[in-house]
Amino acid sequence: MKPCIMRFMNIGELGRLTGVSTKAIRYYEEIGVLKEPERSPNGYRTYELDTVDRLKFVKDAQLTGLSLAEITTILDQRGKGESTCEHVMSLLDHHLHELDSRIEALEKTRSRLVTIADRARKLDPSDCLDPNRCQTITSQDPTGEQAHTAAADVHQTPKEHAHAH
Amino acid sequence: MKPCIMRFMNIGELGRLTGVSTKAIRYYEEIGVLKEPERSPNGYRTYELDTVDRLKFVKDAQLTGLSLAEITTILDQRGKGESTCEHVMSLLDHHLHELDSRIEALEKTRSRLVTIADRARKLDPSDCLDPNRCQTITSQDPTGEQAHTAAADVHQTPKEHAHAH
DNA sequence: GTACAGATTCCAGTCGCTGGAATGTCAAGG
DNA sequence: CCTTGACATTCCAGCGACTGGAATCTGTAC
Repeated sequence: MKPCIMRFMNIGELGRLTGVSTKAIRYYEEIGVLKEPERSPNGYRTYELDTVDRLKFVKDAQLTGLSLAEITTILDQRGKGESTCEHVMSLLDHHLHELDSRIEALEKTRSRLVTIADRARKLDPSDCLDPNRCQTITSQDPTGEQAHTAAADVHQTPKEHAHAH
Repeated sequence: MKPCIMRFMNIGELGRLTGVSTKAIRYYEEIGVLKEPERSPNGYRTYELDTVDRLKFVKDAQLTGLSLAEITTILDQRGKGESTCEHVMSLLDHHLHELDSRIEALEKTRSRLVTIADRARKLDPSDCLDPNRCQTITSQDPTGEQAHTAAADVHQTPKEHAHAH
């Protein structure tokens, strides 16, 4: 319990030192981000001190937007003694682009939202009756025309998922 | 197939008109976003024309960042003839704030990434040897701001898990 | 008859975990 | 010795918003 310098620790201590939940640690092991640790006679996982660094690296890498799968590839190569700088750099580059397009998408959504909210303030709520539409949200001109006209331009890009994680 | 005006359509046509996959449409039905449609004698789902509007509304609402659960509550209230403007407005407001903090988080990540990439270009690859760390990514030495200090306080607060959501 | 498109169902997987259940282990206190 | 409590173990389920595939009909065209 004391923060004295120990060579080995249980999963709870590792979690405390890194700020990662024990659940997450076991999950990392399961998917191969962390290699399987030694077990004490009672079956408890026993981690060496350097696992703290490894786990912190995982956290940092995640913060830069790398997926656990990508982090694993880095760690694996590194474990084999290969220099992974280029690998890391290309991953980072890729993620910079991804990040940019994600930010752009969110900005777009944001301005949509602002426009919509502005418009909503000028609307007469008694006009809100159509159970399948909502003037506040739909961007169509609510004057009458129907689906098949707009249907033509829907073949556009299948909207890549900007998932916030 | 022809773009003639039909009162009824199958799931594929609905998908084509709205740009939503048939898989997604069935999923929406399953979780209650779309109500169960009539079936033709052969068991095929048969949609009325106004479902196109409903589904487009779902798409639009999603684009503004609403979850399917929230969209369902709007649609349900609306179906009961209630005016949902205020409801929608408050949801929108909430999402505007969320969006802002999400964008902010991404910007932060972005600048981290740029810093890291810059630093990486000045590094000597031969220094990259520690299998548990990576100079490119870990930011232990440089200018102060770090979250690692959190490890100390986690002692007392085991569930402070800051999830970017 | 024979393709082929399109419909149906159900099951599994994605990603990065979190929560819970059922059970086992260890140290301290009565 | 027993109990309590904090820890550990395993497995199973679920989140959100789908996508993919398998196995099986139906409908139309040639």
